[in-house]
Amino acid sequence: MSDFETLSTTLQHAGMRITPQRVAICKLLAESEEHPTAAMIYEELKPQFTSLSLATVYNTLDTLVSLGAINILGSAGDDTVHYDPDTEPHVNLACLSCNKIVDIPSQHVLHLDAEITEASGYKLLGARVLYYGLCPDCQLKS
Amino acid sequence: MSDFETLSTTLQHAGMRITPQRVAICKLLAESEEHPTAAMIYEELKPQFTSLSLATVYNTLDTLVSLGAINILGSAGDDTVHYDPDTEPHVNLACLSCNKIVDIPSQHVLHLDAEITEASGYKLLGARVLYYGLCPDCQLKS
DNA sequence: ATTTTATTTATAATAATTACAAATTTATAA
DNA sequence: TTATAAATTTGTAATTATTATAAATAAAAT
Repeated sequence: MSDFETLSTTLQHAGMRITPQRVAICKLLAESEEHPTAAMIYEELKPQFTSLSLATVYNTLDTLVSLGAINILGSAGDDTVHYDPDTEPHVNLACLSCNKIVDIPSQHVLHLDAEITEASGYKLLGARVLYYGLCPDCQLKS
Repeated sequence: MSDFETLSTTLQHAGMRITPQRVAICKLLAESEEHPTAAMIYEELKPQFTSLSLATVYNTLDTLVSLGAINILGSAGDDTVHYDPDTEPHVNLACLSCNKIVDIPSQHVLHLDAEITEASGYKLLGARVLYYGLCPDCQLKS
């Protein structure tokens, strides 16, 4: 949900070149309503870039994270790191049983950034607000 | 900051045996003011349990996480998973440069649990509220 | 005591991520 | 344009955190 322009101009402003691979990765992130992993991005782009390397995907994601353009959520019960292109404050909610992640709008999370910056003096680059538990479906199964 | 009693009785109620190794791990978690990793716990307990296995540490931590007794924060820039024995709602703040994690009290985070439960119907087991950025010291260095 | 069950241990296997050097592409400038 | 320099991608190897497994041990139950 951070649009393509934001992502690519962020890279540009950091002095990086806008390569076809980076464009594709940014586009995919911008259009994604999910919480993709590096492997998922790699698989989706392979058809268009037959020689794409996983290293390129990881490098681009890491760069975007350290620039604050996307968030890194970490693992959600599975063993791969999920990224969140939506940097607007919201809650991510993961089911430990089926490993799905859904977004929850939250009034309270909107105020966290200001509260934390004021209290800490940190320069904030991103957030990982991920709650986990059992979704309604998986509760029934156990 | 969740005390030793809470942790060990949680294991008991789940039908698990209270072994010396589990007691030691729970005690260490209860007394820790940090955000330990499995490796850190293993190293700290090795002198007392010369035959301790990393697998035991991982198993115990995983169990405590899935019972909701401790939280799993994920990696904080380094490549190891950090755990948080303090399940009281608060913000964890990590520096991507020096990898330290500090706790920040927050008024807004106190209300998140109720807000999320109501909106989603999930049974919540834990939270990963980790903001990341650059601490004041590391800002000066760059 | 004996049997059963759970747990720990030690080690091997897995797999995500990172490092690295060669090949390629892009930008710069003569 | 052509040549040169710098950045990037690629492919593969290396690393390492974590998990799986089977044997050994400890605890509980009969």
